[in-house]
Amino acid sequence: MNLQPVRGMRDLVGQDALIQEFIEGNFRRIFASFGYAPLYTPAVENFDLFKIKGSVGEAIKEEIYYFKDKGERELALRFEFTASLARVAATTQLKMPFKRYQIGEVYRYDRPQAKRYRAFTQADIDILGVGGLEAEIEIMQVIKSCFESLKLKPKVIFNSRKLLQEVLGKFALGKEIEAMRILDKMDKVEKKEVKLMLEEKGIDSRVIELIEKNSFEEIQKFLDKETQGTKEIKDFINLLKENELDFVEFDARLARGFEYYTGIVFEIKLDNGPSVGGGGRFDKLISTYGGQETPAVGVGLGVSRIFDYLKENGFMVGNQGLYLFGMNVNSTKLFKIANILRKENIFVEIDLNKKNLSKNIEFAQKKGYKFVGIIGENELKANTITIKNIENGEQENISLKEIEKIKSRVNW
RNA sequence: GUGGGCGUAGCUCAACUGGUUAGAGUGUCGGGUUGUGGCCCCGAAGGUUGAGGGUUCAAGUCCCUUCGCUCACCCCA
Repeated sequence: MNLQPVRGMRDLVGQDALIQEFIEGNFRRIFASFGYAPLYTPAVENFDLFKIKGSVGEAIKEEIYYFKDKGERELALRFEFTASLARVAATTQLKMPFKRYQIGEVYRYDRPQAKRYRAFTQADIDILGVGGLEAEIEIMQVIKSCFESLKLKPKVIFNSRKLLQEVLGKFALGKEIEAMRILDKMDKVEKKEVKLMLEEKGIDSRVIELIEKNSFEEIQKFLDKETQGTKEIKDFINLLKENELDFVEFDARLARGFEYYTGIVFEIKLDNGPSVGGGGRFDKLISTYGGQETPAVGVGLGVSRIFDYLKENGFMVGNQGLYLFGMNVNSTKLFKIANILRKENIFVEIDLNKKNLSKNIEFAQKKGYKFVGIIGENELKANTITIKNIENGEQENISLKEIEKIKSRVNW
């Protein structure tokens, strides 16, 4: 029997699971604090939902989990959340602006590599019904909060699909998207090869000279007048400055894969690693599913990528609360004391194995607890608990009536 | 999907050119000490060497298939 997880998928055990939950928990809390509400959609969708998206069409079958069920229905596992959101938006009356978040696993039939999985967690937020750049700005603020909560400093690079269309249209009329894809490789492949690839497609390769300068000023000079794209970038840059979002920078080379983007697009990076998230504006997508034309902006945060980054940097999640054990004490007494503390919202795990004191402290320490509670005969008599900080060895004896004092010691 | 590298206890690795019951460290479990730990001492469990087939007197070691990991391409979080 094959007991390995399915190709490209993984179990998260112990500390790994805690880290994953830590990230998700932080994000959930932050999303809610900005007024985003949760949305749940099934992991399985009709294949048509994904086929609709842009010119990729049937070809997307190669990159996703596609299958037929016993009723010969063509189905697919979601490979992102946006299509499902668009389905909901197109088929239900939503109060606008509608802001939702969704955290869950998505699936892609890629060939696995480090940091590339077939099942990975993504955390998405989207704003429907806001046409102005305020939506993009709020998304940047959420991104900032999310990464700050993990003590990480992201870089966000952005561009405008409108601007790209305008610029590329002058070099590759009708082939803008192909040109974008190729230009996207500029930091990976040698210039000569990029040039060759462009020429193969019949695209004027002089576009490289302009894009590689990566300068908004140069692009403005090139276009020689204000356009929708240049205005969008200018306005966005101003708003970023006003709102002190200095981790967000223009990058002329950024294109992004999905074809449904219509305005600002952006990507999130940590150091020099792979992208840990990205998104943009997609004002036309909902109407392609038969809904009203609805402006929309969103971001997908790559929880699994962020997870890997934290792990590589030795991140650990401690165990909140208290590990409680007794010394020759009746277990029922322990259960009772634990329940009193839990009623006060203190997390309490108790020793179910009646281990001895040193083994218990060792256990708590290995499990990542910072505090242990000790109940011995002395404590029982005095109706107290001994709380020990196992990081610095300090301990004190506190009356069980002084709940607030216990709380203040244990919550950190 | 194309092309390389790799799979030995939970983890990190060892086992000369194929040669006895596949070892170690760490971790896990149990015990000793014990109203104060991460040290120490004793003991145990844990591997059909990823799986299946083949060559051979003999395979962890060679060959084929398959599963998984990994690197590049593709694509992307």
